[in-house]
Parts: sequence; structure tokens; C-alpha cells
Amino acid sequence: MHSPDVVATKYKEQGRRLTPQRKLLFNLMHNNESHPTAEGLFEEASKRMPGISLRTVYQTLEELSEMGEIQLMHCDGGAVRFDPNVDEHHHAVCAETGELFDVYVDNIDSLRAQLPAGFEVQNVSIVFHGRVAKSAPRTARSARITTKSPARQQTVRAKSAKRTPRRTSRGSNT
Amino acid sequence: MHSPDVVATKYKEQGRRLTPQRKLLFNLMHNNESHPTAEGLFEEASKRMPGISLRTVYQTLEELSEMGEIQLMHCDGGAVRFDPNVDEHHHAVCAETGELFDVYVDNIDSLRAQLPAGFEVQNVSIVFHGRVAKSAPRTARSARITTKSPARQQTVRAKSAKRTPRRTSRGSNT
DNA sequence: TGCTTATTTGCAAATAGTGCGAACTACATA
DNA sequence: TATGTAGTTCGCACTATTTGCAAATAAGCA
Repeated sequence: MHSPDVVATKYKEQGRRLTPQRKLLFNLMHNNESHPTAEGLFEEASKRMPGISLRTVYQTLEELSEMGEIQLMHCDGGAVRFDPNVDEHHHAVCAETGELFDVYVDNIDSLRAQLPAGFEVQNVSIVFHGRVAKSAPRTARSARITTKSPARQQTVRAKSAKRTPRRTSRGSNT
Repeated sequence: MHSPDVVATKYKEQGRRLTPQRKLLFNLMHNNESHPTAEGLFEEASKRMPGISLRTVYQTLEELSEMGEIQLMHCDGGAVRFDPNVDEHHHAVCAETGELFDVYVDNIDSLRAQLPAGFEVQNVSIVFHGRVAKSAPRTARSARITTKSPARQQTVRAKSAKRTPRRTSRGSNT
């Protein structure tokens, strides 16, 4: 997602108006790496602007998405999560905390997949399910540490999938 | 998913009862490659057993899932889809029809991903978004045809992701 | 056949979003 | 600065998907 100023300019160019609600939401989403849900963003926004409507949050997120400024993520069947990172990237989900991380994958092109005849791939989305170890077990293995994006990250050769552990209930708030 | 008979035996072993509803659902799910939703399965079931409850369908699907006989798929944010194929596999979604296909990927282990420090991958799920070409353009490219699973399939080196096209509305029925 | 208790069902309720219209306001213009 | 208007916000109703609950029903054993 571009900076709030740039997004504001794009809005004006499209004949849209700059409201305090929109400005706030631009700021809250910019560089936001938490992959918030609409509800979550609404709560954040409400702190700074009591009275802002959840409806407006949904609306603005939809606009930003249409403008290509943010991406939608349907990850675990819960609420949609929004991501201001629109680079080609993928995700890792911590099964314990539900946290969602951006993951860059180098060589998707090398995947060998037996696709249905005539299937034209437009894009691929990869989700790594797992968990964040309390104390990063820095045993040699194949895990090369590579400080690249946001935080310290390690390049690993992904383990093959085992079996999806069921998520039974959904989180709730109130 | 095991055969209806085997599943029935597992049910008995667990002290569960064999009801006509369950038997019907075992049969409808076995070898079902359509990745039905609960609602869809309910409609199919209703044809053979008018009066069966949607609640029972949900319940039985949950049981089967807990027993590891079927898998859940949260794909596009719509209703959950159920898959009796519990092998390690992935999916391809046709953006036009919404159809969902099983996809086997050979070399997931070779992916180079920059995961967050300390992230332990438990499994990886890959979804190929695209569409089924009307007339399979069998141009040479890298697409090697490999008749392997269900239908004729081609092994391709997946194209890298472009940008996720937004799905605006949901399908509806009634 | 009768009993016990697992199941099925129907209905209410929770969650996640969307459609709609009335009230409000950004902002171009006079 | 005052004013008009069309874009926005917001509340509410409503849809879709799924789950909780309790009464009615029915497997399957004795």
C-alpha cells in the first residue's frame, strides 16, 4: 500500500473525497503487518475516532482493495484479513496464536504440479501452517538464517505436509 | 476416505450408531470429487432421503472430519468444502466456475521460503487459482501431459503469481 | 419386546458481511 | 464566507454459514 498521502492523492484523482475516517484508516493500514480483520481495524480506529462505523471500515477496505492498495486474505475460514503488502508474497500462520506472517517464496516456478488438463494458472497462493517456536531452535539442519524482510527470517526448505489439524471453534470477542 | 463399509465399522467400534442418514452420507462422500459444501451435500442427500436435516449433514461431516476420514477446505471465504481425499494434496480453483480440483505437487520440499525466525512448518497448503481453458491449448511450452489421477492431468511448472483478482459476490441458491 | 442412550431435528442465535436510504459533510463555486 | 450538491457515513435490516440446545426419535443390546 502506498503512503497515506499518495493514497489520498489517488482518491482525489478519482473524484473521491478525503474524509477524516478515510485518512485515519489509511494511516492505520499503512505498514500494518498485523493482517487485521475489519473488526480488528474497526476497534483500532474507534480508539482514535469514537463513533466511526464498522460499515465505513468495510467500505473503505473494499475501496482500497479495488484500487489495488491492499489484498484480501481468506485464510482459516474466519473473518477476512487485510494486507497492505501487495507484493507477490505468501503467508505463514501460527496455529497457536493465529498470527499471520508475510512469507517470500523464491522459486514457485519450479513446483511440479499435476494440474487438471487445460488448467491455466493465474496465480498461486501458499500458506505455511505451523507455529513459532518459543526459543528458536537454531539447530543447523537446513535452516539458513536470512535477515531479509521485516524481521529476522530463516530460509528453509519447507517440510512436506502432514495432515491438517482441525480448528474446531472460532475466537470471539465482546 | 475409506469405503462406506470400513467407515461404518469404525463408527461401530467407537460406539456410534449406524443410522440411515449416516450410511447415506458415507455413500455420498465416498469417492466424491466435487468438494461439496454442507449445503450441496444436503441437497444431494435430500433427493435420496427427503426430510434429512441440514443439521445432521453438518454433524456427520464434523464426525468424519474428526475421524480423519475427510478434510475441510476454507478456500474462497464462502462455505467450507469437504474433501474425502485425505492424501497429501493441494487444490486448483477455477475462477469462472468455482470448481475445485485436487492437485498433486511433487516437490514441495524444494520450495525456498523466507519464514519468520523460529517458525516450524507443520504443513503447507497450495492453491492454484486460474481457469480451465475451453479447448485445452496443448501448446508445447513446459506443460507435460501426465495422465495420473482422476482425469487427464498435465504437469506444469506453475507460473508465478500475478495479483489476486477480487471475488465480489457470493453465489446464492433457493 | 423393551430400554437406554445416541441421534436426528427444528429453531434460535452467533458471526461475518452486504444493501439501502436518510442524514451528514467535503469541497467547488459564487 | 455562504451555499449547493453529490459523495460519504452510519444505522439497521437482512443474508449466509454454522453452531447450541432440547425435545422427539430410534439404534441396538438384553
